[in-house]
Amino acid sequence: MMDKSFDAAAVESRVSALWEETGAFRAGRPERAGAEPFCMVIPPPNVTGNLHMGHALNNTLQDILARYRRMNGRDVLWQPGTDHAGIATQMVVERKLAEAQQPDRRTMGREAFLERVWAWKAESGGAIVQQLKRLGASCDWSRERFTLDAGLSRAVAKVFVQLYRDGLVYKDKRLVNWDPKFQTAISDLEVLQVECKGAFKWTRESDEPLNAAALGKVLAKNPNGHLYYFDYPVVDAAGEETGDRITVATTRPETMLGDTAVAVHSDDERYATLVGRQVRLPLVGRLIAIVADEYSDPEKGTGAVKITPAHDFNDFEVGKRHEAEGARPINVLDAEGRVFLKDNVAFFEGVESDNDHARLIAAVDGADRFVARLRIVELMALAGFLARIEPHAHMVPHGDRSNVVVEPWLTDQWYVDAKTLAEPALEAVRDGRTQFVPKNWEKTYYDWLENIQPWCVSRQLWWGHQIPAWYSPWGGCYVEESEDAAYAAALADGLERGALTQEEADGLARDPARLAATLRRDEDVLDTWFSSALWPFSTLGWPDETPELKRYYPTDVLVTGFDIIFFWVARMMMMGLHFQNEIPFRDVYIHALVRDEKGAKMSKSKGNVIDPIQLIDKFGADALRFTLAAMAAQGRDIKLSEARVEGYRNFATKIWNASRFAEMNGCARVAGFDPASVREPLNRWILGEAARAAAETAGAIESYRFNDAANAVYRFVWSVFCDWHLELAKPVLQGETDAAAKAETQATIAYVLDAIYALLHPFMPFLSEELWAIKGERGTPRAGPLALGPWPAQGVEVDEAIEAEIGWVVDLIGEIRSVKSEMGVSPSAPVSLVLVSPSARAQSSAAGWSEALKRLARVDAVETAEVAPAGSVQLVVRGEVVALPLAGVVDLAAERARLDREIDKVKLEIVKVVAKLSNDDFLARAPDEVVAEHEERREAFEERLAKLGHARERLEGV
RNA sequence: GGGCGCUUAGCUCAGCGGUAGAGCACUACCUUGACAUGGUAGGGGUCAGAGGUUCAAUCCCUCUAGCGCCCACCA
Repeated sequence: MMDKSFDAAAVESRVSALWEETGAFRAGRPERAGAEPFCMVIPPPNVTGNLHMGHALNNTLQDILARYRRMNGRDVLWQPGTDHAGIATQMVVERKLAEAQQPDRRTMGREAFLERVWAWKAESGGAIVQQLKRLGASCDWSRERFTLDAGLSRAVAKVFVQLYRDGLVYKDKRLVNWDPKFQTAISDLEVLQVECKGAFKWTRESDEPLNAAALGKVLAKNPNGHLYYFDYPVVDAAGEETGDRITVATTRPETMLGDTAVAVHSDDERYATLVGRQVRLPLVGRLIAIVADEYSDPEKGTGAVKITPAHDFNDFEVGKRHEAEGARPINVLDAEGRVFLKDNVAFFEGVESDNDHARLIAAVDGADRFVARLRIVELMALAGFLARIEPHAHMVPHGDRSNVVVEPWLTDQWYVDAKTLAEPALEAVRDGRTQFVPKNWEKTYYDWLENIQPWCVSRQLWWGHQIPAWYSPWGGCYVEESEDAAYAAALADGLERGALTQEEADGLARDPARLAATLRRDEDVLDTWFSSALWPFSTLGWPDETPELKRYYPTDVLVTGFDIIFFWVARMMMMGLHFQNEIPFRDVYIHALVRDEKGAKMSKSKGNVIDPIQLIDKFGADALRFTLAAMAAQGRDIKLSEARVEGYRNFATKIWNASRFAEMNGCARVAGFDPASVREPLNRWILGEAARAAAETAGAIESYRFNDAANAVYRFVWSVFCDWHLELAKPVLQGETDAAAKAETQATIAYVLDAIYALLHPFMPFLSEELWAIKGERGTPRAGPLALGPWPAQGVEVDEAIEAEIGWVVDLIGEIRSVKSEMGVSPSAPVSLVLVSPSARAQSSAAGWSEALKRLARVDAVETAEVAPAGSVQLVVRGEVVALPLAGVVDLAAERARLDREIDKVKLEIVKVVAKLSNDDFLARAPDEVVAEHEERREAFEERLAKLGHARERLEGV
């Protein structure tokens, strides 16, 4: 006996254990050695993370694909694993250290710190995997990988070295986006533009001195969002002030300390006479040139722009063009974003000594950039060089993790020549080898790759893949896959350069400790996304030529969110094509983001995450999964409502109860049941409907229309099978008149339920697997878990005559129920059903279905008459007139009114159809089948109108 | 400044050239032997607005309004 209700929690753990025992998700099962493989790689979640709604959606969709293909006999590898998530993880551990008031990472040193991170990984890693299992993700968990595993690290080193040798990885000194909080470089993609708008206004002409305290208050809230206008005094060749001033505007006053030029546009007449002159930089005293450069936009600011090559990407370029005029980078900030002056040799170079530097240094040296900002403004105002301050809305770059303003900063970093790698990646999508679904994401992909910049891959962090580069005292840099190789290369280089004698080299080679002390390894680690970019082949064992790599690469589909198209998808394309000479995946399915109620991206830092595990606890994993699938229409973000999940929990209950009903009515599986041999119309009908639902579901899954697939299953199970097949079957199941029909119906129900479990399995794996097992306890033993199939065999055709018969019965029952309800007749009021001059077919149908009619339409008897009994309510159902003799029960005036409404409706329809059919253009230009369809509709409406009119007339006399 | 998307029932959303749909909510009725996490019936929509294309437009095109996202060199 089945339990009275579906206990999701109990079933989930039982079924999980079953999958584990049977190794159902294992790739390369021997019996599928000859099967076509199907492979996906999971977007690896942060190893120390927790499952959020985005993961739940992403993995539900992947699981639907994996299970569907597995049930269809494919050898499925869904490759799982986790990501070390460099900055994110290091950040967590550093925060925990700070919270515990323990020494920070620099104090404890690299080795000790890394131990702490590994400890944290050991402690919290694996939670996400457990959560994915709770969701039902059918990954081959035996193949789980981690981006810092030895194997994957080997792949990373090999790729880095190879790219270096190909000239596609290089070290360069240029401006990078520097995160002063984490004190590391970050890539362009990790920079978010945030709009800032200030609220302070002041002009020198206002007669009021600058109220620095008031400005300070405003800046304390938001240091950005103001435009400051500075006057720079123009000097003559002798360095004497001419009395002219040139006004520049800036949003970052503190960078003026590093100004080395002022640029104006060569066409700007206002400044034509000043080009070639110099200005004396206030507070600093440095003489800097006024240069003509096209970068300067006469429309913006004052048309004259201060040039700070060390702290602005554009200025850096302008500076390169005007190096001869002295526009060199002078760095005035340190790694933490503090003003750095005292020991700054470059800063004082060429500066007259009579300036009051002591005062400047006292005011700003060592001050945070935002503190310095206010002080510089104050000093400029006191010296009379501040012209005005105005609020100015503009975008300010912030680190996506640190959320602090990033600084363009001049450093040595490693770069990947993304432009070169991007070409094949673009080509592969352009020629359709890889396709995006929905297709419109391809434009996003093209736009980014076509304008791609060098990818800064070095990070001044400790948690990650340390860059395999070693430096020697004799100035060499050795990029090698291993320490030994690097040492060998260094010694050879030392000999070649003459920095080492053969003897010295031999000595070093014999003394590894001394060698290690001589060579210094690059301390930086690689961007997390560098290792993620290799995921589709590194997880398959590359650089070894493994059988898995051969069998499963390229993967079939990648399922991911649009937010990581650039971070991840594009880079996997680049690396896959470069290192495997082959696309990493054929399809890229881009799903929506699950957003919070305001449409904002869910993130831990915002604290707006909905916990999927809580929903699973409350409604079951199946309900959550079904909800996500049903809502995953292409092209729109998902706002999840709990009511929806509850609705699909009810759906699970419905299925459970339908299965119980089957059990109670002896619907056991019959060995060798052949759908083709079924005779009863009702059974043939449901088998046809089941086949249709299976085809619809399969088609929808294969084209990534998850919502259509879910809805097809939902409708078939509830609205077709439960509402009609089971209801119509009750008289046969619960009667004793026709044993053969009963047995056939029982067998059919068992068969259709099996099909339902299978159709449902990709969406609701726990419930379906459990019911499959329960139903498998009797009859022929199951070959294995449902997870391994089979997908319902298709091929039962829906017979038109049967369709018409069942359709008529269904409509008739509906009409009777409707009219009773509408006329205020109690459902249980005694009334018989009279067929008025029925066709032979209707008569036999009615006879055959009389029991069902009695039960479902609540009529007492089914009779036949030449004409409708006086004062009866008459219905026209698919051309057949039926009457309910309700004289005395219903108000005849109400019945007349009902018929009149009915007639009006039909007339309106006829007017619409006739209007079209009498339009010559329509007849001439519309496709024939559309015209024919309209003809049929007109005929049907007219026939219905005639019969309704007849019924209406009959009521007149009463 | 560029690009993408959205606007359909009270709410959340499907649909997409030819009869406008779902879930939830709402109303009325139903303790009928699978299921009240249920059943039956019902109310509710000039498919944002304006033009255009078409025999035919919620659907295609253009514009307008509102909302959202992504990208872009911070004067």
